[in-house]
This record gives sequence, structure tokens and C-alpha cells, in this order.
Amino acid sequence: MTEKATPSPEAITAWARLMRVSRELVENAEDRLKESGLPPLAWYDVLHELAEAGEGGLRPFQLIERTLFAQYNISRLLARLEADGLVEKLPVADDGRGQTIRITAKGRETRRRMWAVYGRSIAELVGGKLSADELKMMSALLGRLRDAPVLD
Amino acid sequence: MTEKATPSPEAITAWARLMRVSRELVENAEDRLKESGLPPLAWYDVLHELAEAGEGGLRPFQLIERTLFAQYNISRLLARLEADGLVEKLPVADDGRGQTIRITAKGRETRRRMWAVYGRSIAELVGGKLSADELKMMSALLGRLRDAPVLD
DNA sequence: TCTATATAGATGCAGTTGCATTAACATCGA
DNA sequence: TCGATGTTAATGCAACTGCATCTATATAGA
Repeated sequence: MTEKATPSPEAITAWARLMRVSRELVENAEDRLKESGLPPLAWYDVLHELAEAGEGGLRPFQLIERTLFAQYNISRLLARLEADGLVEKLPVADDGRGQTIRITAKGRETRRRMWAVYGRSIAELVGGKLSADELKMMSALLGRLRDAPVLD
Repeated sequence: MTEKATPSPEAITAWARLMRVSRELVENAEDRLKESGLPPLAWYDVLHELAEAGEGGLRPFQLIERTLFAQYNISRLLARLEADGLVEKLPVADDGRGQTIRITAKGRETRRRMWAVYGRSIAELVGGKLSADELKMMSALLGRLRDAPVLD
């Protein structure tokens, strides 16, 4: 594909909207969680992945793949989650370096309470503004922007 | 409008895509700036607004309105920009509390060099992936999500 | 088997953000 | 005019992030 050095006006507008709207929405969702005395979105992301993974749990590097968080970030986030009793770290039988992270009952409960607030945010901030067809259209368009090329 | 507490599957998918794609794109654009030895995107946002504002400059609170940055964040960001000689702070005649921020020649030059990299990112990451019509469609859909309701 | 290299995860340190508060000035109403 | 309240911007402190590095273990190759 021919890569242009200068973006089209349409590309600039779309980019600017995307940047602004996503920041607004994240901020709004974070504010609502905070208002309810709940942990930040990052915690939800991890608890969600772990809940999906079930009793088998996930290795930290698998969480990194799924969530886009940096390695040191996951490492410390898991430490905080463990300190709060929301996850537990288990040794891995066939790899002495690693550990398996499993969500606890308390972790599931926290996730559930976060979802009550977070889900409402999604319903209001997105679901309430666009029709199902429009939402599908937006998902499709955004999907085409995924997997940005890696540098060097 | 009837506010649903539970979001539709379409809303959840659209939200998830929006969160993930926007993070990927920001990260990618930041990485490219860093690779070129240039300052982060936040600097560009401020320099861009100041360049648009021209010689008259802008008050910090105007930057806050335009950029979504928090007050303390702008305060410190401007301090860094000033330390680098990219902006200058001028007293305001009719308001002893305030100051006017004006971009310097060096600031304009830095903005220009950042745009060379940032603009290419936008062209490649967004402009190269969707047609002009699709970009307009996406901008329109995103526009409908703006101005999320403020809490309390 | 033994060394070199790769991978998993943790961490010290510097820089940044978020929160709460503060200082300085402006404005409004009695 | 003066005090109460509001607005503008800065800052101390704690938490968090990014970077680089480190430890521990695994794997591959001579």
C-alpha cells in the first residue's frame, strides 16, 4: 500500500474524534466507579480475564497478551490484587519461573459489583446513543483499525 | 430516555473495540514519537492549541477546556514546556491571578517536527485503513458519543 | 553435561499523575 | 467599603508508570 506522509482531512478528523471520545468515555466510566467506591477499570480488565479463564487461572504473560498492559504493570497490579485478596498466586508444576493467577471468590464478587456500575456506564454512554445497527457498524470500522503495524 | 442497567451485546462489543483500538493507536503513535526522539503526544496537543491561538496565546484554563487535561496536569505540563523554551508565560493585564501562554518560535518548530511523525502515524494507522467515506462515517458515529453526561 | 541464550516475573529509581490543599486575586452583595 | 464566595493557578504528598535491570529458571547447542 502507498503510505502517505500527510493524513487526509477525513483521517485527521476521525483520529481526533477517536482520541477525544475514547478519553471522555474512559474518564467518565472511571469517575463512576470511583463514585461507587470501586477500584479502577484496570482491575476490572484483569478480573474479567481471570473470571473467564475459570479455575485453571492464567499465567501473567497470558494476561499481558490479553490486556495490553506492560509486563511491569501486570506484575504490580497482580501484587495489589493479591494484597486485596482478589486473586491468588499458585506455583506452576512444570515451570519453576512461573505462576498461575486464579481469581478468588472475593475477586469474583468485586468483579460483579464493578460490572453493575461499569455495565451501566456502557449502556448509557454507548448503548443509549446508537442503535444496534450503528453499534455494529462502529465495531466493524474500529475492527479494521486493529493490529497496528509494529515498528522496527 | 430509558436507561438500561445492562448493556446490549452490541454495545459491549463496540465499547471493547473502542477501548482496545484507541489504546493501541495511542501507544503506537507514542512509540513512533519516542523513536524519533520527540516529546509525548500531550505536548503536541498543547502546542497545537497554542499554535492555533496565535500571538494572543491562551490562558491555562482555556487549554484545560480544549484538551481535557486536568488542571494540575496543565500546570505542570506548562512548567515543563516553559523550561524547554517552547512556550512563554505572560502576565494578564486585567487579571492578576492569571497568565497568558504563548508558543515560542522554538515551540512552533518542535510542533512542526512532531507533526511530521504524528501526521504520518495518522495517515498510516487510520487513513491507510479506511476510505474517506468510511472515515466520515466513523467520525459521525463517534460524534454521537461525545459530551458524556456529567455526574452529580 | 556444560555453557550460552531465552523467557518469566520482580524491582530500584526517576518521572508523572491524582488528590487535596493552598495562595493569590476577582467579584458580588450588604 | 468590606467580607464572603468564587476563580486561577501552583504544590506537597502518595500512588502509579516507564525504563532498565536483575534474579531465577528453562531451553538449545556444542
